[in-house]
Amino acid sequence: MEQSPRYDVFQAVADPTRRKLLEMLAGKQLSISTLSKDFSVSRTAITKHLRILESAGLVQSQKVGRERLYRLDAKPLQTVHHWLAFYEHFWEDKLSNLKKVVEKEL
Amino acid sequence: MEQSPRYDVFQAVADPTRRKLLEMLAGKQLSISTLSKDFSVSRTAITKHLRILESAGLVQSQKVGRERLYRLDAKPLQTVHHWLAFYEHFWEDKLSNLKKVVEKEL
DNA sequence: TTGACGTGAAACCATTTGGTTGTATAATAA
DNA sequence: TTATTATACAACCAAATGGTTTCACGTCAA
Repeated sequence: MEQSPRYDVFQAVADPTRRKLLEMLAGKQLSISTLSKDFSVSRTAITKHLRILESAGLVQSQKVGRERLYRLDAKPLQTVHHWLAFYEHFWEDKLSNLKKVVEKEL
Repeated sequence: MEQSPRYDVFQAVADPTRRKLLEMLAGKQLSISTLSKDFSVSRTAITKHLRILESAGLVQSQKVGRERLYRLDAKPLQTVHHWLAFYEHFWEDKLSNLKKVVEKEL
C-alpha cells in the first residue's frame, strides 16, 4: 500500500472501496472525514485509498483550511474505455449469433 | 492466488499478464503451453492466471487430448462497460467545458 | 487560550498475490 | 515399449495489499 509507485488505473479501480469513493466524488468535492463516514474501515485506510486513486490520476486534492478536499478526475478512465472497445465486438458477436439462431427459428 | 473464491472481473483484469492473455485469446483457442511461450514467467504461473480468468468467467477451457484449450468469453466485460458508462459524461464534460472556453475566446 | 477537529505520518500486522521448484500422471510420437 | 509432451498439483516464498493503532500538529470555534 505504499504510495511512491504510480498506480495503474486498472489496479486502482480493482478495489470496491476505491470504486465507491469515485462514485461518492462524482459531482461534488468531499473531505476525507466526510468520505470516511460511509465506510466501516478507518479514516486512515480511506486516506490510503485516496492516495492510490490520486497516484492513478483519478482524483485530485487540495488542502482547504484544516481539511483536504478531493474531487473526481475521470479522464484516466478513458484508458479503460479504449481497452474495452477492442473486446466490445466479442460480446456483440454473441448477440448477433443469437440473433441469427432466433431468425432461423422463425 | 488460491482459486476457490470467485474472482471479480475488475480484479481479474487488473493484472497486465492477464490482460495480455485475454488479448491473445481474442479470436482463437490456445493451449497453456502455447500461451506461456509469450511470457517470461513460468507455465505454472500462466496456469494460475488462467484459472483466475476462468473463475471470473472471462475464459472457458476444455481438455482436448493432453492439452487444455482456452478461449475468450468477453461477456463479463460488459459489467465493466456498464460501470464505465456512469463516468463517461464526467470526462465528456471536460471536453464541453473546454469547448465553451474556446468558443468564448473567438 | 483551550479544546475539539481534521489530517499526516510512523510502525505494525495478517492475508493475498504473483511467482517458483519439484513430483506425478495421462496422452502421443518414435 | 519408451521417450517426450502437456498438464496437474503440492509446497513454499517474498513482496504487495488492505488494514490497524498511536502520536504529533496545524486550524478553528468558544
